[in-house]
Amino acid sequence: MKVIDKTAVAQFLNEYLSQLTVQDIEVLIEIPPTEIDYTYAFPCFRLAKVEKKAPKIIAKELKKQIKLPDFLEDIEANGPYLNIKVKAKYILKQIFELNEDYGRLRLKLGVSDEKKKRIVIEYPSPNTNKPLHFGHVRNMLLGKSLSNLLKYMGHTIFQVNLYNNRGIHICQSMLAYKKWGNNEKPNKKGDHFVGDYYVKYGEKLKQDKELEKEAYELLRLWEAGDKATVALWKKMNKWVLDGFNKTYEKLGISFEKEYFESDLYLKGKEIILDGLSKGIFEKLENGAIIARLKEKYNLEDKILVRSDGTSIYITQDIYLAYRKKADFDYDRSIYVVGDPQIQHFKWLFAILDMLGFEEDNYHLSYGMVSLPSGKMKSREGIVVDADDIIEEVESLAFQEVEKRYPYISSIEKKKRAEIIGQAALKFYILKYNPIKGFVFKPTESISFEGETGPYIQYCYARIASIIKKSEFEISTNINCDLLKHEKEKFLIKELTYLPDIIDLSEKTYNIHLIAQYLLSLCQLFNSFYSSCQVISEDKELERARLLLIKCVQVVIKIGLNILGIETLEKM
RNA sequence: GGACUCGUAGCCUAGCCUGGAUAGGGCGUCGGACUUCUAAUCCGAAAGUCGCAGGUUCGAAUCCUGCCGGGUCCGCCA
Repeated sequence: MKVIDKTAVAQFLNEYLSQLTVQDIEVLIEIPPTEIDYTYAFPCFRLAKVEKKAPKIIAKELKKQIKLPDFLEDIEANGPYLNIKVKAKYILKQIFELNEDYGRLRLKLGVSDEKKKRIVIEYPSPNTNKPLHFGHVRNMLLGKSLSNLLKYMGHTIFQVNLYNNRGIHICQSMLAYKKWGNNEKPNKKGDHFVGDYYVKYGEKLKQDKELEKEAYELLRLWEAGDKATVALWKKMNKWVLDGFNKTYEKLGISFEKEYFESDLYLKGKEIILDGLSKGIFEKLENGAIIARLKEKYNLEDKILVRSDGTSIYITQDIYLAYRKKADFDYDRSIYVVGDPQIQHFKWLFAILDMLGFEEDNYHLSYGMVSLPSGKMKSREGIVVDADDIIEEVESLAFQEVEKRYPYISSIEKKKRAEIIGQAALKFYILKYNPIKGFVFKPTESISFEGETGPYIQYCYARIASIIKKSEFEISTNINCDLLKHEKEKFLIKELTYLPDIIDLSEKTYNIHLIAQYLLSLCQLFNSFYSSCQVISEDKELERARLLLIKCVQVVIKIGLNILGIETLEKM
């Protein structure tokens, strides 16, 4: 099967534009505005400079010169643009036959020369003293969908999690439980139970500043390996992790490996000392070890070991980088961590570089989630809780399902509500550019109408319903010329772009491109739906339209799969 | 003081990497469309100095510089 995509078009044009490389052409190729019934456009401005001719003339000459290959239907010179139309038959056939592989057709058809990588993705790396909140949800959905995308594109993915399970904040929850917990077992999800004591600590601290000292004393005991303290720490950590695991399961997340700060926080010092002995780092007069980063990296200098000989947080991340390399022999290591830690990762990568650890590290940062009232504050309990929001959105979805289908079984209602609710939540988060901050407005944020997950699912279900109703088997043996309605042409055109979108998304880690693409596609589908009847007296037309909508369905499925959203046959 | 980032209709947002055809959507507002494949839908209308000012360019929301405004970071905390 011949691959038909932007690259194929660029390769074809290259036969006539030998002064440019295929890659140059591919970068130049753009998508014409909606109302122009051509698949791709090649703007001739750049060429005009070299050729010293008007772009219009160049377009015209190209049009004259080019002999249409089998996969192209037409080309036109439209002002300074050379517009190119791919044959619908090829697009639809390609989608129908490749099915779920359509988004990775180059990989599937073995024409990609790109080397596939082993990639470690670390997320969401929570603290183990409180439940996950909306910020973690953003993190988890980004990490998960990026993993899905990279896996889809043939990379080997290792998802890992680093638990920040020690330190003063952990001891604060422990202290509050010790004082006011009456040794009780959790009467709710473990992470929530422990989180309540973290909030309690915050409350009590306002009246009694001595608590701070007591928490530090507990930390000292923990570090000294005091039996009772360590036992309490283990017990409470387990509660929290049990709670987290339920949330992960709910969101479909699992990890190849979980790292614990308690196992790592003392490590890394050897690496630093080794670096010191090699003259990579410097020892200050007071004994602290420092990395000089100003000149080479334009960063502030960073202390790596304190004057008292103890390690800094960053040393464990240095150690962990080596550890991950040993564990997974990765080609690339991605950290999904919020933008407040940009500086931390600049330091980390610079220091690793100094050490000669020349690996491909990448910090995928994203904007923080805040509330209309400002930042979320875990210690004051001012947060949007992850479990709560999941439950709320599913319960809202349940009401919507019930409103429409009061007669179906409650098990079926619940199943649909779960899938639809999660789609609403996931899509709501993933449709935005991750770089931007996110203000969560509880009352108006989660919707099922407009640019939402359910909107996409709805298209899928509508298509399923038509396919079920039609008496025909779907086949590529149709007359594509019958698909000449404006809405059909728009739809076919949009279907062409999925592989390009996925490539770009893979290259830039911009998952939202996929969500945005699905919205465009579904808007076109719904518009088509309202003006074109599929089931028809005209059987040839019905068969043609059936293939078209099947292809839309295939593409929706690919996109939603990457976003971690399920589809429904009925909704 | 230094570094990063965002600024697009009342609100939210895509497009910015790689400059190119009339700046796309959604929410909300107003007006229409369900005896026809699912109205979680569709069609139409009003709503924009793309923060401001320069520059580069045949061409700037997009690139560069400066400024203004929001957010973040700059610890021998994690």
